[in-house]
Amino acid sequence: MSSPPLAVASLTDPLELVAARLSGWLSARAGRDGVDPVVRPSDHADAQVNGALGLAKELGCAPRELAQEIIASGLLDDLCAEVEVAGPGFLNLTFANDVLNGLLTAVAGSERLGVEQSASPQTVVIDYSAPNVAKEMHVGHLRSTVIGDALVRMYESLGHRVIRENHIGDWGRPFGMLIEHLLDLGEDVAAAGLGQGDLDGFYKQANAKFADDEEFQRRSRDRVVLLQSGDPDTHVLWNRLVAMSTDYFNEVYSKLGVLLTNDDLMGESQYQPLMAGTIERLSQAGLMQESDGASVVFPPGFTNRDGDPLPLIVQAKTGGFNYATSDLSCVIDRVERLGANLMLYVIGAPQQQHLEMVFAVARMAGWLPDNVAAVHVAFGNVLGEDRKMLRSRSGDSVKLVELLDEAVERASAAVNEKNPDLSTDERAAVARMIGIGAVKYADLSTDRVRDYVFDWNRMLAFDGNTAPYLQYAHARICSIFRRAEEDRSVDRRFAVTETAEHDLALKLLAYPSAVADALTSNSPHKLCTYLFELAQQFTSFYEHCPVVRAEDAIREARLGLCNVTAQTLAAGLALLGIDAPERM
RNA sequence: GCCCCCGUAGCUCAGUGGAUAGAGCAACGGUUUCCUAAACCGCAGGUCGCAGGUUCGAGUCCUGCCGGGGGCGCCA
Repeated sequence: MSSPPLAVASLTDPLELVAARLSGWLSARAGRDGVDPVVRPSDHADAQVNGALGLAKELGCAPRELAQEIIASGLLDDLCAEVEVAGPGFLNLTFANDVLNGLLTAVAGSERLGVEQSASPQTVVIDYSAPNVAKEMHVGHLRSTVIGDALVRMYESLGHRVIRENHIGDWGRPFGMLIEHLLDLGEDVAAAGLGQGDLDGFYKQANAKFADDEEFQRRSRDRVVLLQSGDPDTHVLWNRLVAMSTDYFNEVYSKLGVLLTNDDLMGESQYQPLMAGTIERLSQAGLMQESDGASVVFPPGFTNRDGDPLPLIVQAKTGGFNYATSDLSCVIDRVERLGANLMLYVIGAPQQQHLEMVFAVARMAGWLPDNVAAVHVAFGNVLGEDRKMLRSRSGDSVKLVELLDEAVERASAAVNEKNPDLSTDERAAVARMIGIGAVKYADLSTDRVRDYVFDWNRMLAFDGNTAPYLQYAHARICSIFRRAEEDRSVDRRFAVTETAEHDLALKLLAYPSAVADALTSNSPHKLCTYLFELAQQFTSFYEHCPVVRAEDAIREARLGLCNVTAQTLAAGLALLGIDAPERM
């Protein structure tokens, strides 16, 4: 796999400027390409260069001497106020304030805050959310939806062409039973119930009937056959059922504030017409084998519990297709019709082996050429305080809408208590931003592959790594401008002098790198960590450096820092799909 | 049995092969005639699950164990 880089090096992050310069010099010194100077943030200075240690060994010289050579090259002279060799051969860098001022000016002058558009935009297909028709959306869908949505926003911000794919479960055996239940209830009754979001009730009733009513079972099975054979009346009913569900999904999406619309729907059913062709192509490629009556492909490297090769079953012995067939058809569709260069599957971790097998078979068949990457963006479970899968008191999975409503309710109570001056409308709007933001941020702010513990008090706290804390920092800055009676959009002359200003400037300039790091690993939590550190850096600055009551030039310069901080917080939160209120 | 993921402070979590492993909660002690105290500062708190190995250098890479979770043929 050789894809062009998804993110471009920042032209405004001083660490990256250093890395770019030293990489060339060190490569020439070593006589080979691509030497990484290993420039990192440092506890001992603004940044440290570690590359001399590794390269000195390769070149057979003393690390400290090589570090001295780097200094002597003069390459860092115009960037750094101070450069010193430390320890076994580290290079500690302190950037010059006027360099930071210049870079800040460049950043403040652009909407993009230093984030470069990709020079080679990719077509990125992101598969996420994927609820099931006639089934409730629960916390399991929360993660896929929220993580996928953040990734969509991040890739789009770098100029990539993003295609959202909501692979809803709208096909399969249960639909015979669901359609029969729809008929039994009468469409109006069913529509009323489903319209109110009682999807679980509908599904469970149908399931219960199926369990102990033989006649219903027979009708259901017949109905599946009718559905699959394209019977027009059955399809009308099926369409109704799907539409009722997608209307409901859209309500949840609207509540959550994600980008998905009906245009992004690409359910299981869409791939049905393609599956026979998929089987045919596998067969012609000579990959198909028969095993216990089923048609299978054996991708190398997978074994079952007996140590035997593990097949990917693409056609059951009954002749029916399954999700492997569907997922393979899906790969073909995304590569050949949509022109995908990168496909992200935002799906729970348990699907890992299945997806690996699908990707492996697709590569064997030539459907995934080397310039197309398929990535499983896996995530862990949402746990309750008992550290087990989050469940409601009755033991059912928690309905997503109820969770979101409770979040807004809790945020509303906090806002009412802490800022009663806001108008009723504004309070409601702010409560929504805080409540939904808190839920999303809690989901996004830890490494996605791990499970996380769902805790109302923690996610809604105004302290710590939470959405409300970041939103508060942003609102506070907006408040400064109101108090100062200053326009935020005015260009200001930066004049970093104090340590707190210097450190804040450095953090602000690291934003593009934070976005790039989050994007290349598909890990929104890296952006969260950055934003939290930025907010902390800002409050520290704000404690030490008076803004509104400072003298003219200093006041202007500090207002400039405040403004870029607010812009960066808002932009970063926006990439996560979280709103930043101007007051709260 | 085989495979995958996780294991870092009392709790929740960061940590790109680099220096004395960092935050936030909670605890303790401070800071409000002062721009939003919804905040800030300080103080504590660690056998990075265990044992080997690679490396000038390992929380990070490799191997083997231990503990937790998940997956392993015709559901999606």
